[in-house]
Amino acid sequence: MADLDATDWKILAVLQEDARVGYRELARRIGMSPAATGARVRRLERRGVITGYSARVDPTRAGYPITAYVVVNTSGRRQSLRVSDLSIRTPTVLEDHRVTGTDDHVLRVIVASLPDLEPLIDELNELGKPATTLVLSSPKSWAPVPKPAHVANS
Amino acid sequence: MADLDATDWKILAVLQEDARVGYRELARRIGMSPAATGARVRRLERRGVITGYSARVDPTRAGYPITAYVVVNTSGRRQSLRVSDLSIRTPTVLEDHRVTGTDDHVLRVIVASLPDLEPLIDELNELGKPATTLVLSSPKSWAPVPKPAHVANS
DNA sequence: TCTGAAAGGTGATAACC
DNA sequence: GGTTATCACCTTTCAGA
Repeated sequence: MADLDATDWKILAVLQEDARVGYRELARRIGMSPAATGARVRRLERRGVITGYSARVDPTRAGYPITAYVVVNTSGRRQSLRVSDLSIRTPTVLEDHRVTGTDDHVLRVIVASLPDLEPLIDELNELGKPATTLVLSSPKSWAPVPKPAHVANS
Repeated sequence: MADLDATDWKILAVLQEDARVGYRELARRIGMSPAATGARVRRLERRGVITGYSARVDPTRAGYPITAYVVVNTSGRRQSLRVSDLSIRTPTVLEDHRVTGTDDHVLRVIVASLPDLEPLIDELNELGKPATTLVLSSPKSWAPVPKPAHVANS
């Protein structure tokens, strides 16, 4: 919610693809001076548009060949909050979203093997009705947040 | 699948939290020399454990306040492949996973407003039965791939 | 808000353990 | 694989527009 201009989106495009580029190179790619570029980046960080920088890790190559989505159907606010707590406490739960519909939580989980899912399912079973879906492959596993069409191209 | 040691996991922990740290600082945090640290990082990249570096962008602050999961129930390989193609072609579809169960695709989509979802749903309707779930909030929106328990702590 | 130049910090490499 | 030393280059800052 930030009124980003075309230059901001160029910076976001580059930094989402390669967060380790130097300011000199980043500045060259967006057609501005390094100093002004640095100031823009700091502004994007301060406004909370950029929340951090991460190495993208391939879970499979890091020893977690299995990704699963676990949806949970809880009955009431109390259990829902406990699902959130459990998600936050469990390192292999990489995401937890509260959603509309019959199920109220969607968890993305990575594990080294299927048996490793059991303890989590057992815990979730005490808070609601969990249902597990395994990821077979990911035609698109990641993409940058794109520039909206209504922002000029400059 | 790479047989990562405790030092590799320290590097992954730091780079997943802050991909822009310099080698000097990274080396200091893991207790090794900058040169050896750089060599480790390059090895992790070459082996495909680290697939890249990204700025983490908050979709809401970037103008996409709505995140949705769209599951698609297609009938057959042909349509499934066309869903993959559509996902890859559509910038606001950030992820597409083929999954087990009744539905065979799970898409994560961001949009500026609900009407912006319509064109995608329309296209998916020609390939299968889409069902949309909206994200209300994300108790855990991101987490690093964690060091497995069986790797020594060093 | 951007540019340009000075000063201190950083990344890649080589020689050696 | 690891370290230390080196040098060229890059990031940051600040004055000026």
